[in-house]
Amino acid sequence: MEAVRADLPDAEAVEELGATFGLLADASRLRLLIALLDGEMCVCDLADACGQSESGVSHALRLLRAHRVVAVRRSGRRAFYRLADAHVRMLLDLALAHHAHATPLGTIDGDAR
Amino acid sequence: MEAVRADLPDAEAVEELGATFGLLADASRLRLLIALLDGEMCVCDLADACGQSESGVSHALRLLRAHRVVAVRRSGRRAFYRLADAHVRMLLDLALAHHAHATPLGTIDGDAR
DNA sequence: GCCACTTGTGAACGACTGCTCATATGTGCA
DNA sequence: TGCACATATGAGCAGTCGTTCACAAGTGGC
Repeated sequence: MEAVRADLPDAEAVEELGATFGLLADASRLRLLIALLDGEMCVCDLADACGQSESGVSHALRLLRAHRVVAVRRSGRRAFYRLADAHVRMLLDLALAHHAHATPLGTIDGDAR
Repeated sequence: MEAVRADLPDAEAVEELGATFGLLADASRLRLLIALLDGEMCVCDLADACGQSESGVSHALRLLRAHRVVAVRRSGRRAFYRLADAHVRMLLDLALAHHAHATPLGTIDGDAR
């Protein structure tokens, strides 16, 4: 039990990890990232493909960019975004793969918050 | 680009996935889950090991329980919790392993929200 | 230079989240 | 039975989050 406390990563590391998961916790951002799994896309195409407003997509991408999850390449008046973080790609792939043939969680069960 | 839209999981699946990540997005819950990686623990030990109030731990566990991330075993006046979801365990292991020898994200860089 | 288009930004608002305090429920011991 | 302990729960509050609206900035075509 004391050993458990010793095994816990330091506070900063846990916060970072939580922030990482937090970026993946929103359906809008998740959709954007899943779309980007296939390769780079520009903002307007992302908005169209994910059914979100361009402004909303821009806000989301700004956040993801700030955390270096996506990277941008500018060409003319377009901005092409791509996944920049292999770590997030693995997390996404793992989650999607598991979700494909087995509902990961109990999908809430009447006892949710 | 049309193919991308077709590849996107349906809305419900993305919501579920987001909810899953959302459970891991909070440092308090994350600490509890990491502590539980080693095996089951009772509420008061969890509170002690993670430096949180027992009430707060109980609330967090209730949420995790509702989503079947943890399972409970009662013994006397104690309640022993354990990880109930292999999926989450893999996510956690992967994230921790990567974090161990390479900061996953840019740890925010002055351009955060 | 002007206009349409694409993207980025800020403010504001509603909704949600996590925490804390108070209290209830249940268990073991004397 | 009475009390201390472990856990659970509800209400309330403060803080955060995501979305939307309005507009600014930069680019390419005419």
